[in-house]
Amino acid sequence: MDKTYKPSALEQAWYQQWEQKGYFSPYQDGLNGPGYSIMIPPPNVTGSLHMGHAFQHTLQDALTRYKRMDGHKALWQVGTDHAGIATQMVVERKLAAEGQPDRHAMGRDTFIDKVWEWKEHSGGTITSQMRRLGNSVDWDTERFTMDDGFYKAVQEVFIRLYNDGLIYRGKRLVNWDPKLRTAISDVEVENHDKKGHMWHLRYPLADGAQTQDGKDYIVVATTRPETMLGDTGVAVNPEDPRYQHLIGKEVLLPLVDRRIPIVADEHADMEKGTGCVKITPAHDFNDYEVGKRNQLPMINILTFSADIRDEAQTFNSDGSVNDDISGFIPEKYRGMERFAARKAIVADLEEQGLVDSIKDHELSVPIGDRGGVVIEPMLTDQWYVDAKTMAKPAIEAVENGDIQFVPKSYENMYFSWMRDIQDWCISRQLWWGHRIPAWYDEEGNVYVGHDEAEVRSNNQLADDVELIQDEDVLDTWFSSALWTFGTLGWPNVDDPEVAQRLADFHPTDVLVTGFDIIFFWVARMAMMTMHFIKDENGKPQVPFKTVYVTGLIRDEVGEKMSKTRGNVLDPLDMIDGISLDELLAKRTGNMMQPKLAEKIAKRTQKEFPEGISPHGTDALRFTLAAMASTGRDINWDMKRLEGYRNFCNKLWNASRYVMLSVAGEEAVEKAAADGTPIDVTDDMKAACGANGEPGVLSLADRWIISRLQRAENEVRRHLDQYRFDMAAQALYEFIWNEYCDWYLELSKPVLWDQNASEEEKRGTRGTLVRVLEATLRLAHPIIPFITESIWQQVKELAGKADAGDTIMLADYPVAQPELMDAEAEADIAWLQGVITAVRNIRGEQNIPPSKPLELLFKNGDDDDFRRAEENQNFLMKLAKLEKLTWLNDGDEEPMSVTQLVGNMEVLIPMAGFIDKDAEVTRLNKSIEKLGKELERVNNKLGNPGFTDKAPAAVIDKEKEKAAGFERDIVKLKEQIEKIKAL
RNA sequence: AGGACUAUAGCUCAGUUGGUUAGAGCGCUACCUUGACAUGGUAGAGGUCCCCAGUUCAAAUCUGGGUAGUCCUACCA
Repeated sequence: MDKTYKPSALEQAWYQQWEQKGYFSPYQDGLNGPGYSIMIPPPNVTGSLHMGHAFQHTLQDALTRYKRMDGHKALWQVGTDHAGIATQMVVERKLAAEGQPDRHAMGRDTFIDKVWEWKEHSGGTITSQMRRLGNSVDWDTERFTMDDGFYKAVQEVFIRLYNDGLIYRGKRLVNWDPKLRTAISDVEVENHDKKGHMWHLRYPLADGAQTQDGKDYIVVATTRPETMLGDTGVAVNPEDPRYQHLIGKEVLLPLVDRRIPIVADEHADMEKGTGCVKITPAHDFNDYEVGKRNQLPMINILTFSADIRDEAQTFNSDGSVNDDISGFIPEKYRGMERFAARKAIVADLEEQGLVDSIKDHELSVPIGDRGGVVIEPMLTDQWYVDAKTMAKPAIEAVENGDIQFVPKSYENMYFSWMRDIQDWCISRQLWWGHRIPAWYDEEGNVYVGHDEAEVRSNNQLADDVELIQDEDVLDTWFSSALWTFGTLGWPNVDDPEVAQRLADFHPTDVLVTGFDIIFFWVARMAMMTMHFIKDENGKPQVPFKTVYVTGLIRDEVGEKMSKTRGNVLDPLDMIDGISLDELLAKRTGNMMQPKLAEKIAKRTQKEFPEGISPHGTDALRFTLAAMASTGRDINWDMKRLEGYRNFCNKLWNASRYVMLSVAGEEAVEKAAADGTPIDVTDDMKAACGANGEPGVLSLADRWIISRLQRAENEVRRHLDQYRFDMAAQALYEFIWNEYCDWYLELSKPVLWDQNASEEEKRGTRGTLVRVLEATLRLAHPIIPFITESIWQQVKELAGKADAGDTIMLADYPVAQPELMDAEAEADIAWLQGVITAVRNIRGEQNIPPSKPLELLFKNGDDDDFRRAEENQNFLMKLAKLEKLTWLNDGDEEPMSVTQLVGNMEVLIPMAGFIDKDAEVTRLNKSIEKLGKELERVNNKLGNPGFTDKAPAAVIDKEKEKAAGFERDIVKLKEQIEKIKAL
């Protein structure tokens, strides 16, 4: 064993072994418990893992390893998502950069081939990152949302939903991304606040009509003046006295000179603006509804790129083509980009005196989450899922607790969306994705089926009827909604293997994911799964019993990590380290704007002047676990990572000490020099009592064994409750503050004592090794590599030669109540009190730690006598004493400095050496502190309300406290007097 | 506009059903190269638990109001 912990030397080798030996499989010897499963949220295949992934993966892996060690058939299902829009964009951009023809030029099939090529290349990034993170995923069943099996599942789901009447096609207004030229669903639209303008436009009244105040025009307000080319009406509120006489009259739409009616509709708000609203049903969601209610025609003035059309398309309010009305568009606007057209139209209206006013206006603009441009409501034919119907059981599942959110407050988010859900537009005008299994004949009739042949035979279509498959693909989230059961082999439920997997692993136990995809994914998985997967009683199965919602990983000042901010961190850089130059290149490479790159470079230099030093996977994982308090965003802190790297080093060195104590210096040094595990001999085993050789346990041994049981209980409890932070803290505390700080030190007086018997030494060596061995198993789910690495060396010494070849499959520790030892714990607490008291005096009085001291005890009770007697060895060594004596009543008391341990006084004679001022100050400070506490407690006890109503136990506790404070104060005051009298 | 979440040490955060002398890590101060570890050890300093009111014998914790911040949803003619 090396002197310092070097994670890079061991991590990758262990992972390879684990994977090769098949330890990640849920089906292997020793896993006889029930199934336990976690489905990984499939990362985008073209991407790479960021800190958020590392965080979520750590938690999933910790749970999986915990359950696997507990004997469950634990499956962590791995896979990636084809991410339609994102992937297609990436590949298109890459083709452009390489000067290759664009996708339209190369054709659909060729382009798809290119995407697959890219996927082969890019998919490896993610899987190799996952291996570095130590993820114990079942690689043998890795899935991809576009693989053959998934393709079948998606097709099957589409067809069945269509046949069930839950999927339909219709012409409606959808959110249209003019850059990507595809429809998107409402959840893919982000609303951004922006400063804009409100234009008040004058629409002249036709046929000489006038407003109440004698004007020959009415004023409408709009934030999108260019859409006026498609206006087909003006709405006023039916109750509005100002305009009632105008209902049914017409206005003459400027620029296009179209007569459009004034209609009464509640959508018009009397309080807002002028009370008159222009109605453009083809370009606004509200207007679309108003148009339908009032049978206004729809005029689409925009192309799919959101430019002004040469001639508008005209429809009736039911979506059918209307050839009667004119689609005329003035020549000068034809082909104009939408925002250019806005300027031109406003200018022309101004020229005609038709602009009443222009006001600044704060508005929120809909932006496509992928394309980043303003979304345009667009009238198109699309496929929809009847989400309202499908949401019902999914809502009930959360209401009745079949699905539980952790933290619970995310239920609100889920409910509020699900109870007001809109039908889900699932068709996308893309090439990369699951092509919609629908065919059209020349009359436009729709046939849905697995393939063309099936469609023909099912519908008795003759061979000469021409059929064309729908060009569109499905929303990526449509396929990922099937993730929990699609990955298990559905729909091939007749295959016994698939049936078994579904029985073992569905519903899954927990989904670990971010709150940002509750709508996109979690809700839709619930809907789809409950419709398709039923248990043996026909009851819909939920996809997961628990949804553990994580917060976001932010940077050290709480900003979201993003490429444009230049504050992203690659988890592998935390693990392996990275030089400043490389980090700069990584962060500023591929930057479009040089100015931004400069800013990012500056920030990076300031933040990481030396680059990043290597910390290892275990430290990274421990940090992420320790920071995972429920549902809170995490501000990433390199200091924290460093601290937990030190923790790993501590564990490493503690183990080194154990091995040195047990195997001897020679064996340990030799192994370190050769880089091999320590060669464990029979003698070493015998020295630890690995074969049941007799040993005697010291008080410290009994104590640490007892504390270990507590730690085991605690860590289990916290893991069961998804409190990874508390589990990590319990481990940290036990390993560092108890095992290392106290127990290892307490082992030395035994092991280094020439007078100690072999049985005593064996008892202590055995305890060192056994407690370490159990601790490693306890910590393994969070820090898999270091624990495996050390465990391999200690398992035999701990008498666990038959525990198997890997810690991954060793038993997870279970506390044994009979090993809890309250007396040992109380005794050691006393010992710690005395030792700390002595150290404290040393500190205050500037006595060097190397100087041996004489110690006097006074006022002890039976326990104090016994403890002092039994632990003399420990006391002498740890407090560095040369002499320890009891003062009896009436004994002459030498000039001393005092500390209190319970009732007992600990005195260090310091004739002539006392720093009087320092001591008096210290004592006064203690008295003052105690005095305040005493006052507080006495106030409480003097309050009849308290003494009458509080539980007796609480009152007794307060009384005890008061007595204790009083006693201590008296003693400290006496002490001051003595010192002053010097 | 509606809703959710957050506010505790210089920083990052714990604090379960009201009763703790309010904790941890990092940072800070002093001392220490003692035979696992300086990625270390020992001992310290450091808090108006955001503000105000209320409930209660008792509030960091429960209720109401306010302030500040984060986020979500909706709307914005």
